[in-house]
Amino acid sequence: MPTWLLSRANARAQAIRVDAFAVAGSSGYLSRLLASLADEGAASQVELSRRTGIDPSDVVAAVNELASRRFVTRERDPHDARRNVVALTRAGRAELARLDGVVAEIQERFLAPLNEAERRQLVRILTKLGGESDQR
Amino acid sequence: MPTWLLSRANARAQAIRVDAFAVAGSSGYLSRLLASLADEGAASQVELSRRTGIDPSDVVAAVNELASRRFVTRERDPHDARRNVVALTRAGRAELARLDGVVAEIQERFLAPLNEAERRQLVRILTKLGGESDQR
DNA sequence: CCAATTTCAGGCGTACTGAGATCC
DNA sequence: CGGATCTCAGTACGCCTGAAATTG
Repeated sequence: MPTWLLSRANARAQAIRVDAFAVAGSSGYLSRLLASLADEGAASQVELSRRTGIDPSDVVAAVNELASRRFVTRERDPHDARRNVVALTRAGRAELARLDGVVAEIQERFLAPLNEAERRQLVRILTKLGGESDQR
Repeated sequence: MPTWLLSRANARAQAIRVDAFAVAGSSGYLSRLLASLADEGAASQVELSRRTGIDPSDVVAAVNELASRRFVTRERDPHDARRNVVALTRAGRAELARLDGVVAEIQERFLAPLNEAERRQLVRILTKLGGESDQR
């Protein structure tokens, strides 16, 4: 199986994603971070990196963006001054709710060619394939 | 299904691919172009773009690279001076044979977590998903 | 005139590396 | 001291846009 099959599918996904997020004034990184904060609570940046698979150095820029839009707060961890504690604001929660619709639309557009059984298979297989996420 | 599952799997594939191709002194674009030339013969750049799904403007740089290494020749099409005819050289054929091993290794490393049935499912599903390839 | 092809300059998103500063 | 965390600068790849030049 040619690996570029994956690239192609991913390219299509990215085209749809970038397009939809651009209209919504957001991005995949921002959406993933907001979702993680909502689902699993406030966390340090390294923890967010572990949860989302986003590289720690990229978390910096994304949190900058989120903080400048008041979607999250970033404060020194009183228990460990090396860490920042990133937490959702109310506006962040609202933004996430808004993005949920965008994400659903993206997925529907992307998965349109597949029936239910195929979608389940895809999720199962991709989970196996993306598994490790062993960052540096 | 979260679309970033695809991103993650693709990221892992790309990591493996970039690594293996770096060792071999090549890249995905170069390999795909060489394979297309071997499988379907010499062609114009626009035709190569159509075959491989690589953007025409990126084909330019990739063919530059291939030509500078003497893996392909690039000549004016006598029947249509707008077109370049890109053709494999003997060295290009040898390079492709060398890269075949690299590609096989990449695929094996990437697909390692999957059994045979899953690999077939994946190919089928990705083919459906990557389908269109409707460039600009 | 319009259309097709090649070429260039540049941008975006995702992902990573290497290094420095700070703190435990 | 070693180790963890954050930050920044820079690299790379894949994909794309816009525009110019040439030719049909």
